[in-house]
Amino acid sequence: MEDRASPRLLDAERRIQARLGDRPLDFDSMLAVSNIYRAATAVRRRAERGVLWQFGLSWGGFTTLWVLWVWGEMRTADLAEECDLSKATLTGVVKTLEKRGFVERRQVESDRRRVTVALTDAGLDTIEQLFPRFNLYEGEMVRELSTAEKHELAELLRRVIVAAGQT
Amino acid sequence: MEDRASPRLLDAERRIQARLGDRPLDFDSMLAVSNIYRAATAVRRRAERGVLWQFGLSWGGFTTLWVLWVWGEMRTADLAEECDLSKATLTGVVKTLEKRGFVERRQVESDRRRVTVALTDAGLDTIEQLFPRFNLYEGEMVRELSTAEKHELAELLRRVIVAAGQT
DNA sequence: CTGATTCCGTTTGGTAGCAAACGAAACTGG
DNA sequence: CCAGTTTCGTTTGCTACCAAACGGAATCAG
Repeated sequence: MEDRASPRLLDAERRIQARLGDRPLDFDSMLAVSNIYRAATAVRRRAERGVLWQFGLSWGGFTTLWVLWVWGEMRTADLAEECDLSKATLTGVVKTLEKRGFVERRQVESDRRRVTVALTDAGLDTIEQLFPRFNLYEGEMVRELSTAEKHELAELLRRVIVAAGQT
Repeated sequence: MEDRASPRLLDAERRIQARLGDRPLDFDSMLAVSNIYRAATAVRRRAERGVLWQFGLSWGGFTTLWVLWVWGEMRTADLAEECDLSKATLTGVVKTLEKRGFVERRQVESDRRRVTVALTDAGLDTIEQLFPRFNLYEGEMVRELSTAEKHELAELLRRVIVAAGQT
């Protein structure tokens, strides 16, 4: 039998409850949500300090390259949406990727407000080398989970994403 | 039976596999990891645009206030660790919180290199009003999960945190 | 003592992230 | 046509985040 609630956590729960007095505390939800955030931070840091660092890429930069690789040349707005970034942020990320020579901007002839972003040859080369390694890292980070548990985790999170996404 | 793999996902998987050729693809791990990150972003955004915005706080600012509330006055280094931030980042966050009047820095007499951070009365007041509301938000974000599922989610994530945390 | 080392928090220099404002371009109703 | 509106991506101004370098303070070796 595993130690599911560490003394530390119990202590924290007691302290919070003490601060709250009679007011209710939804500890289960608190723990689930805070672990989501902690896990995301841990996963991102590990990737950035490992594979991504070797290629001079941030998490956001990698995501952008990956999306372009899978879906091909895209309009800025769609790319932002797919990368889960604001368009303002994407402008900056693309600027950095341009500096590194991984992507290029292209004016759309038919509508001069629009711009598309596409991988350069160097960018294509990079993501093709990088992704398999990144995927190995992903595997390592969930190595303690069985296949069924990975599915379960992904599914539970999917439901959180939907619930949290509804403004 | 539920639709576990949307056509969109299958399409993405096919596209990735096409790009990879014969090289292996660990799709289950990929999905689990990317959902962790997506969920964290969604959860953070919802909280920042809802409760936290009303109190002029970022996620990091809230976390810092919360830790100080639960554990009391702390040394900078310990606070950074507990908030899962680098000490450099914490310097900035504390600076912002100071500007807002929520915390104060205190010189340690016995060791003048050290500094502790503590809640001000305004900070205490704020976190006592804020936390119960924040906790309600947390509940909403995992409202689609049963209690058992929340435990399951927290536990699966805990294992990811440990695995990813090992350099 | 004292010179070297270690320990602390801050500073520096960089990327990432957002909302809101902006300017140019395209569209629309009259 | 053309004035008003909508639709783009970018800019602006801010906070957050990190690693590495820094400088003062404590500690340790001799």
